[in-house]
Amino acid sequence: MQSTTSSTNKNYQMTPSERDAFQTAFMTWYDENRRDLPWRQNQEPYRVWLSEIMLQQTQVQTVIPYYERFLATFPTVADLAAAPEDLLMKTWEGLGYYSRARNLQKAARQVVDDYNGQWPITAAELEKLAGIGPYTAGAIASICFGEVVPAIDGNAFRVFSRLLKIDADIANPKNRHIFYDAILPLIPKDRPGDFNQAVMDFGSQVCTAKNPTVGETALAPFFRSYQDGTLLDYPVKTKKAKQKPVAMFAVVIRSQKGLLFQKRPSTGLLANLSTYPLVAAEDLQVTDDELLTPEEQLARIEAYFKEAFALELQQLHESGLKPVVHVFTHLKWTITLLEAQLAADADLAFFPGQWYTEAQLADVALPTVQKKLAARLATN
DNA sequence: AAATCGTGGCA
DNA sequence: TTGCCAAGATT
Repeated sequence: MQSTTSSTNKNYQMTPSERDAFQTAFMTWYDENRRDLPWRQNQEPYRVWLSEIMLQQTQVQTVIPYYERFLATFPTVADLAAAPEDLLMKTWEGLGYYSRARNLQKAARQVVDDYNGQWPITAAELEKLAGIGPYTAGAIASICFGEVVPAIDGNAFRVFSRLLKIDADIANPKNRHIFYDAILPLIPKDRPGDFNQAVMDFGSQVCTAKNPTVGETALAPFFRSYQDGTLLDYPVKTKKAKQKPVAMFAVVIRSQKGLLFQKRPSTGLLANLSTYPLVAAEDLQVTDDELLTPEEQLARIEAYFKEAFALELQQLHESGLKPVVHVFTHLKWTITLLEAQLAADADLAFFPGQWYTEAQLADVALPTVQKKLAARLATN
């Protein structure tokens, strides 16, 4: 059959002799350069799984302290399954992508309840657990159970696109199978886990996004893009949209019981984490074509909190602090800090949210953006 | 299937 | 400062 699509029927294979030479050189490089990481002490699935979840879209040096703390707090999958959610989220605080933490506990309960505490050993079965997708399933199955299956992450996309000159757009999930088919025959059947970890180490230490040093290694002859000077043309990846700017207001409300916090909804951005009361300017119907004076805007915000939240506020005013800017994957918040005085007869129990003293906050999971707000306030 | 979901580092 | 990247999964 003739195909008109560009990248699905290109030759990304190696000859058997080239493949054998590549495998030998690649595994030798790994044996001489492998990193000593906390989750490589042994191949217990609980430890490997935890590391793989934490490492999703997160750099190694960021993960290490979280990994140690998490393991100390929840030593076994049964401990994690039985953990209170507040402690779980507090332990994950600051690491980001917080649904990972909740999925972690869901999967722990699946292992305990559905699998009688025995981890499934194939990638296909592992992928049925919450938070485990194709990459993580391949990583655990190969590292812990010796299954010959690729673990295709950002490193694998970069390494193999450059090795074999694969020009399929890695941002398109439909192209994943092209990499899967190209990588599978390259995996040494006796060392699949080491091979996948070698890809990660080589990708993060040598075949890097910027300033790659492939040419300084014994792998250089195998990299087709290096041989013709096109290394940096790979991987091919379409660009992501820019972060949407969002104007926010945070209101600092003090009482003798501490500061007022609100727990965010259980779904969506920063789910279940606590922040000062926040409102988006958009929700005040402050639009570009509706020009308000600062006084009018303040009045809108005050009215919003009084009506929607029934707060007994007096004298909402600007803090005079520089706005806090916080960038998410797809949003850019610019947060203006406001302060409010309570009415003399305000009923604290009536406020929506929780009053926390500084000591009480030690047990409350706060997102980094909230820590930035508190830090800005402390500069007074 | 494109959008959503955090944070820190770096040129 | 801005944009991109870093061991992706979910809906």
